[in-house]
Amino acid sequence: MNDLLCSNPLIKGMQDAGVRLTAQRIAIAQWLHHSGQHPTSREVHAAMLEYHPTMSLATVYNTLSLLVELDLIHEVGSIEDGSMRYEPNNSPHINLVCKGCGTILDDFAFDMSAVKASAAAHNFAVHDASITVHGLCEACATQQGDISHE
Amino acid sequence: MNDLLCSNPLIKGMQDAGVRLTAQRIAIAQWLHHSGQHPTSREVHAAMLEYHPTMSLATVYNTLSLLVELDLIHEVGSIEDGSMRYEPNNSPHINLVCKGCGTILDDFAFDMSAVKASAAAHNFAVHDASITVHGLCEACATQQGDISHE
DNA sequence: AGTAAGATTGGAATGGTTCTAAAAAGAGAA
DNA sequence: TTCTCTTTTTAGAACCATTCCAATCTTACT
Repeated sequence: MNDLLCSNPLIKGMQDAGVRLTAQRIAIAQWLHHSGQHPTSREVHAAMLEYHPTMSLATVYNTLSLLVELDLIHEVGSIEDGSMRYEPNNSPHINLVCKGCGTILDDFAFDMSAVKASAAAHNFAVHDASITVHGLCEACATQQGDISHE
Repeated sequence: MNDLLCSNPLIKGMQDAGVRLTAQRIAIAQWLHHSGQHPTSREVHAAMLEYHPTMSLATVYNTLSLLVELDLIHEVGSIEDGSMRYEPNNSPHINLVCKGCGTILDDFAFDMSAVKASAAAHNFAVHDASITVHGLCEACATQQGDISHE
């Protein structure tokens, strides 16, 4: 079982950092890793309540902050609703945010090194780079096209 | 004077869109255009109060939303404090956000077309692309280096 | 087991943003 | 100009995500 947990990079990361592996942290890390979504804190909390009915929203915030601090997940802001979203996928990629349905697609094809190089050329010490593209996903673009023909 | 105002792309954009050019909107547009900063709503409001002591914060929000809707300015999220920042500069560039002092530097050297092409390859209809790089500016990197040697 | 540091909890406090109703200002017609 | 209608501004309340807090519970270690 311990081996199974350690195959989760979020749990492994917390272990390596020497923080306590509490039941709450493990549950959140497991769910984040398997969800493959870009959830808000509230969505994480709602999911947790099914398995862990007493988990506090503060714990969700604490754990998400911890994971961000350990560089195991990333924050993804500026979606239409006013709440922060979290990115469990740690490999660099472009986030394609659909203005229609709010879905976030991941585009792993783009190489970020040119971006980092450009920043470094301004004597800027790069920690991480994030690219967000706003627009319409295929489904919403089709639907919007239909509406405009009415 | 009207010519002078029209040299401001934000004012010109509002004119072209056919919205009313009120004193408040002009004042905000002028300040945004000349500031060259990445201000929060509250900073815009504070600046406005010097010239327009009765301007409401709601008007600042309304005007900023209008300018975003008209694609004349852009939102820049995810700075450490929990408030939205606005980008008056409309030419595409990378935002270099310093984790030390919070300053946002603009890097105009990078060409965004590759990013848009990568998104388009996923059948995504691109509206705009934004790149944010987190790290340390030259001053903060030097200072942090000094501290770590203490 | 005992202990001390760290984590969780629930509720209150904070603060950015949005909403609302009423007053003010703009645009157009007579 | 003056009247009228629409849009905008205003001030403050409401909203909601996030943070803070004190008390309680866990964990890791001896």
